[in-house]
Amino acid sequence: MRIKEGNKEKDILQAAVKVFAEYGYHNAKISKIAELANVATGSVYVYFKNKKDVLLRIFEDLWEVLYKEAKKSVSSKSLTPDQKMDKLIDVLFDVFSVNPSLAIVFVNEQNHLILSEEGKFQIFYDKFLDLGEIILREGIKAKQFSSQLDRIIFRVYIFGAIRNLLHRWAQDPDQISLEKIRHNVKHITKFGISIK
Amino acid sequence: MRIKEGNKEKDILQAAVKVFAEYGYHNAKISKIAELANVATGSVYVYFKNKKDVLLRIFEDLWEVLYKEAKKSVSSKSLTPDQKMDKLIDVLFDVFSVNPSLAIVFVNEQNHLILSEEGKFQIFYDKFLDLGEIILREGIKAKQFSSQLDRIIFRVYIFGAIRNLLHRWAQDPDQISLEKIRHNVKHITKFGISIK
Amino acid sequence: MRIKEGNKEKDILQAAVKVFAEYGYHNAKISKIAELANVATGSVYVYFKNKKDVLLRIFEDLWEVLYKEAKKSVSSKSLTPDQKMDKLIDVLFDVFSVNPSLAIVFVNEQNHLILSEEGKFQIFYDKFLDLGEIILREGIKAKQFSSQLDRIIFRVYIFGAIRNLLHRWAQDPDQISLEKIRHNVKHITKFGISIK
Amino acid sequence: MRIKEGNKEKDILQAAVKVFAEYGYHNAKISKIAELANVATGSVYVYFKNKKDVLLRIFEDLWEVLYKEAKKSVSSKSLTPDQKMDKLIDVLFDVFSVNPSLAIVFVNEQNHLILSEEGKFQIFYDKFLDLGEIILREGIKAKQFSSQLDRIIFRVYIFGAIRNLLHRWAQDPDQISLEKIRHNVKHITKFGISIK
DNA sequence: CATGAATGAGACTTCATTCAT
DNA sequence: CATGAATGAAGTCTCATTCAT
Repeated sequence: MRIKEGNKEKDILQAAVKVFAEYGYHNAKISKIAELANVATGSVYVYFKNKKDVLLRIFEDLWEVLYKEAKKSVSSKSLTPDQKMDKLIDVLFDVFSVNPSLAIVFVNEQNHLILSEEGKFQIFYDKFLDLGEIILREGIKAKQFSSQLDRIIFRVYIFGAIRNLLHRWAQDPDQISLEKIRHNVKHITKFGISIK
Repeated sequence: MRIKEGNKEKDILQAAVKVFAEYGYHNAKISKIAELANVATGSVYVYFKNKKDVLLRIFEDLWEVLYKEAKKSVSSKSLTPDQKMDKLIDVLFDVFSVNPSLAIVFVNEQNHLILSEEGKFQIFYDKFLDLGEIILREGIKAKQFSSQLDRIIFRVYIFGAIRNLLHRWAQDPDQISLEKIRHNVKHITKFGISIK
Repeated sequence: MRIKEGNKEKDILQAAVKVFAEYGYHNAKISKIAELANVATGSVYVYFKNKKDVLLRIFEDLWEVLYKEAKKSVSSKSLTPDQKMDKLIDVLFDVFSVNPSLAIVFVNEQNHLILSEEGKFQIFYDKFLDLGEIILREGIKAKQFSSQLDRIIFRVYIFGAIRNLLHRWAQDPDQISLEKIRHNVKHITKFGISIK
Repeated sequence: MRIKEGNKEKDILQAAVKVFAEYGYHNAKISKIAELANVATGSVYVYFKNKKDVLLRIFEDLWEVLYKEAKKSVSSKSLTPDQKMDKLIDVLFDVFSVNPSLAIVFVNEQNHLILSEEGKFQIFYDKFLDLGEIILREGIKAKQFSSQLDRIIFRVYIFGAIRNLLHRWAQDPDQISLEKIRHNVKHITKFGISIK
């Protein structure tokens, strides 16, 4: 009896992340993913409807983790909005720091998926960003954050900034330390480039 | 002989921007681009080596404009670092505001191209980002900007933020005004979300 | 899983010989070959890298057979150089007499392939011609063959002569009997046109 | 007034021989031929119906020369059949020795043309080979040549042998001297490989 | 469930040929 | 006659997906 029985789905997903990261979604071959997962090509279609479905499931899993982690960190009563914003940023960095390939797929392919508007990952994606907005509102109410900011703009802004940094980092993780990036992001987000 | 009207190349480029924006590079068909440009399919190959070359040329033209405009705005002696940073942001918003499709292509396909490391657009791309760094350094020297910032991180951060906003805007230009976005970007960049 | 029946590759090869013979390599369509082989167009690419590879494999198989047959016939200790030369000629005629299409492909396309210098068929091709030279040398040593002959010239001469005859024969196998051709070749090769 | 006026047709033909020799008929581009001939692409179609017509004209010119030269040499009353056969071989070697590219085109593309059965070059081609037969018959009558030979087989045999030698020589004219080849051909043709 | 040989639709690209000037 | 930009038909090859075992 094989112990790994029943892990094929996970194997495929992990292989897919690597292959999508290296070649990009469109140049990734199902046969390559199968090979990396030690599985026959046809088996991919036992667990997934089609190629897009594989990508979709990667994002669903990702956003579910991101949201749940964020929710946990953020719902604490004892944290200030300031600290909560830090935590939110931490969640993103924590998840991707253990899996650079995932960061690359995340950055390169998210747009394609959003266009096709498929997948329940959207729900978690939105809820995650909503958390950011909630914190922002809290901060404004507590007179900690500027009331001039448009909440939607802020969320797109900060998300794009972090995504781009993760991408750059993932391409060459040794060039800049993720810790330094994380620290800088928190600082710029809170204070901008100006001296207080 | 049939005189080259001098417009076909431009027609193809403009059509390509639209088609790439709508379908993404990989799902864009040369035949569709040709159709939109009122040109035979084969004519695309009179002006461009292949499909990738069409995309490349879009980016070459784009970055050349971006850099030259930025250079002009930024080299003024009478502006403060603060004002120069505003100008740099203005250049990006000005160029894309007249061509939302270009913004979408820009956001979605730039990563693919950077990976393949082809094309002379890289030169202008780097020089443009260098301009940002120069301004940042000026500002730090003038004690206007925080000296805590890592310059590379900042440049990736701000670029990603703006790119993401442009993308969101381009998908539905009527939802948020570009002017409002531009104003918010300048504010967050300078002051972050905190109240001074 | 669907079991590889082990015949498709051979079917494609046989179909290819016919199609290449009828239309020539450049005017032969892969789709036509597939059709004749009762196989989908794409299946050709399961067994062969590309169109040229199909042609290459025909020649590889052909030369391997030719060389091995010749080797067998020629290595006998009991034959005179004279008889060995006859055997060598027999091998060529025997192989092609059962497959006229193969003779046509052989004549028309061998030059293209030699230029591109690809394929392991070259090895057998050279070894086959080497056999001819060995026999020639034996005969000269035994004072049976003229010592005036340049061995390289002879090998190109006789090979071209036979190739051309096979080609003519293959185009219309009923016009001249292969047996008569075979007999004449042996005679001319040995005695030339002059009366002894 | 340009002196070369009226030579465009010849320029194109000469360029075509070179290009056909280097790339083979099917991979030869009309645009390349035009370039080499210092002529616009379209001009090729002023003088020739299409690509095949260019090749056809090369062969027409070639066979006309071959036949006329052979006719001259062979009709002499004072030569023996033996000497006439030598002359016939000389004609072939003389024509190609001044233009190796022509030899290559001749060898590689003649078969394609014969299949399509077009062109008046066929007439001269046949008449040339007829000359060979006439000489052979003369020789047999004079008891100089063996009566065992089938005339058609001989003509295909000797023609293939020479063609193959010319081809080999044209690919690398410095490796074997054409004179040596010519001499060997005459010898093998007359006496075969056996010692008289 | 698992397999992987087989499929075939579809897109890029080439280049002989045309024709307006 | 000469030009060369423009055309578009046609073929190679890829690869996601299927399905018989």
